[in-house]
Amino acid sequence: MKDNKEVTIYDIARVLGISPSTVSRGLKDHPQIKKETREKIKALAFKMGYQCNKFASSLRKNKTETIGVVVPKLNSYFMATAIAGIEKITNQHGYGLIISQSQESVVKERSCISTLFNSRVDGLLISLAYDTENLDHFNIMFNKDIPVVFFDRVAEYNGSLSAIIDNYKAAYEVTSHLLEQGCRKIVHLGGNLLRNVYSERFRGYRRALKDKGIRYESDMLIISDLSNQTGIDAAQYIMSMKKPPDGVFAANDSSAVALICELKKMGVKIPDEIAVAGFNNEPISQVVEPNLTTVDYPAREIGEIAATFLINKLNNSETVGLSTIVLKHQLVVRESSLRNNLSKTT
Amino acid sequence: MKDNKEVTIYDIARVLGISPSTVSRGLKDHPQIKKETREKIKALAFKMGYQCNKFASSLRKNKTETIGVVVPKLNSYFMATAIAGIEKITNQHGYGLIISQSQESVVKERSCISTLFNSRVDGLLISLAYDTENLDHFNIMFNKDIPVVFFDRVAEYNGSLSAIIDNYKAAYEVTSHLLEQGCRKIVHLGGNLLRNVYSERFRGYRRALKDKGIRYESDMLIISDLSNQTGIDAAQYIMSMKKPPDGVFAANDSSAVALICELKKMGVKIPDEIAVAGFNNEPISQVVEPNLTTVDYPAREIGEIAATFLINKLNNSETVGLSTIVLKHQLVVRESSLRNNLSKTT
DNA sequence: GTGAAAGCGCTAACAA
DNA sequence: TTGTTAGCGCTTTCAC
Repeated sequence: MKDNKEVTIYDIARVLGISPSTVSRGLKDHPQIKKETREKIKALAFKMGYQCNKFASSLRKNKTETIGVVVPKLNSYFMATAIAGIEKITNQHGYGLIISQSQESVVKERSCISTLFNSRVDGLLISLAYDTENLDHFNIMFNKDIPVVFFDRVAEYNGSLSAIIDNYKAAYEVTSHLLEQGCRKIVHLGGNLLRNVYSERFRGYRRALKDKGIRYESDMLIISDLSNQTGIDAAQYIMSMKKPPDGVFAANDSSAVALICELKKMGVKIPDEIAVAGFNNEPISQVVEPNLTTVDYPAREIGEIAATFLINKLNNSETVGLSTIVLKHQLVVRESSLRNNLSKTT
Repeated sequence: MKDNKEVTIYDIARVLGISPSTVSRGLKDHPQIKKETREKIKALAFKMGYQCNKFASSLRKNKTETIGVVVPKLNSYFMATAIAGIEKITNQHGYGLIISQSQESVVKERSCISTLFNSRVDGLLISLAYDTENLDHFNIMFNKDIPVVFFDRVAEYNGSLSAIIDNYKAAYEVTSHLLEQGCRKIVHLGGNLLRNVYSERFRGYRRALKDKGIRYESDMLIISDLSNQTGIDAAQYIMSMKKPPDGVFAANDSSAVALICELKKMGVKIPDEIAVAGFNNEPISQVVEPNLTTVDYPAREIGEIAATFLINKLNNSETVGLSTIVLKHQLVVRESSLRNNLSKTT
């Protein structure tokens, strides 16, 4: 049975012989409406198949109860998990979600933000694209006091909030671990140093080298988009070096995995000739052989925290001084870096 | 510089000394407005930072230019790729996207659909949850003539459209391939047979057995949620059989990969003792060792086609008789099923 | 080629 | 405790 006419609060009001405003209030459990009136209203609303018209409501309230999310790509375990965390929290608070992908490009990121802005989202959760440098495209949000929370790939921006892990420390731990396993020349497969996650990982790596008295040479850093192809290319490249490294620390798991696969094809023994570590603890790290040493990144938690942050900000525009929250990470040591022939010094 | 007041067409009209309706028309390139007026309007609108208020517009037009998407989970390569395809098409046509996850549960699916309905999406793209049986929750869409297009996990529903691959044929090919490699007892790791994708794959599997004169026994079918854990459990189970199989055809790659890892731990030789094939051609299929034989599923294309389907329907409510489109798949043979000691008969 | 006016469905200040 | 009223910003019919 088709019913193409929308049921409005006026219809309900008419049937019940009361005013539309009473219906509106009743539907929202407004405390000043008598309990039985409220129940009568809701019962009839349900019976008539009433659905609140969000546009009218948003237009009136100038609020949409919708949060925008922009991520570089959806197709990683990390991002999907983070979004699941975000969704959980926002749902609990009655907010809807509009998810969009910047496809790692600042151009697309700009258009995502502008679209979300036009959709009048109440707030924005974002992890920056690979090549975003200038943050001017956030100004439309800022100018309208729409709160922005960054997660994972963050930036300093007009008092916005961030949820991250201590990438510096995590990288320091990974690198130290490789050094403890006997590595003396460790190549770092890094991402764009504009992004905090990659610059911090690089910084942690260098510091660990320094603390162990290992000299860092510029040919030990390979910057790329950290794609699978990167891993393959890096494998070729390092094996073409006059003195190949004995360790590789990649800033994500997928490039580390691709690198391992390629190195194996070339007959390199992992971890004995080259020890490898990644970052993120994606499921693939437990499939590759040898299993990949990596850093467990609390994706779900970071999503939950970022969303909670945003919702707090939406509820009481007064926020405490807190501007960055740092979640716990965890070094996960697996076979790709474990050299049995050495006494462990951890 | 903050500007908390929205710029409306009234502001523009006032400045220009013309009427709001002219501004509205000018902004939309209405042909009856003089070209120079139009240009004046647009220039000023841009200068003043005018942004169309979608709510007012949607409220008035009863159209949102937004499409809802419901997928079981985001965190698979397949889904993320399909969504990228959807996004490409819908963006081209000026539609926004609201993406939500049913988390494989019909309960959540219902709530997603109801939320999207309340957001007054113009159309819906959906891949069904694992356990959806009854489709009554789609009636709200149907009753309001909101077009629904299914992709991948589809169902017959009131003349809605579907985009799929020929799962039956693909499964037939996979199974035939395993048989040609010498398998005589092939276990099928399947999903809920309510879902077309799994029932069709099972049907193709059985038919291939039949065509080669191999008897199907009910203990050769394992139904599960096709998670990693499933793969592990299945490995344990089949090795506990009095007569273990010599082949496994899993309905997705992740369970196949988990199964392979577990079998290897148990000392089983792949493919010589047990040949394994999966489905989807996810990146992980090229990481596991041996590399996984699988079916390449054109994820991006299926997303694009489904979106195109929906947009066509939105544009001219008259659709041609076409109700299901079937895309090409491709059997990808890799080492997990290739027995070198046999002459290939393909 | 442009303007006036009504109204989409809801909410909230004010009144009763 | 409930009702009246005045918009939120846009589109569109009808009139000029």
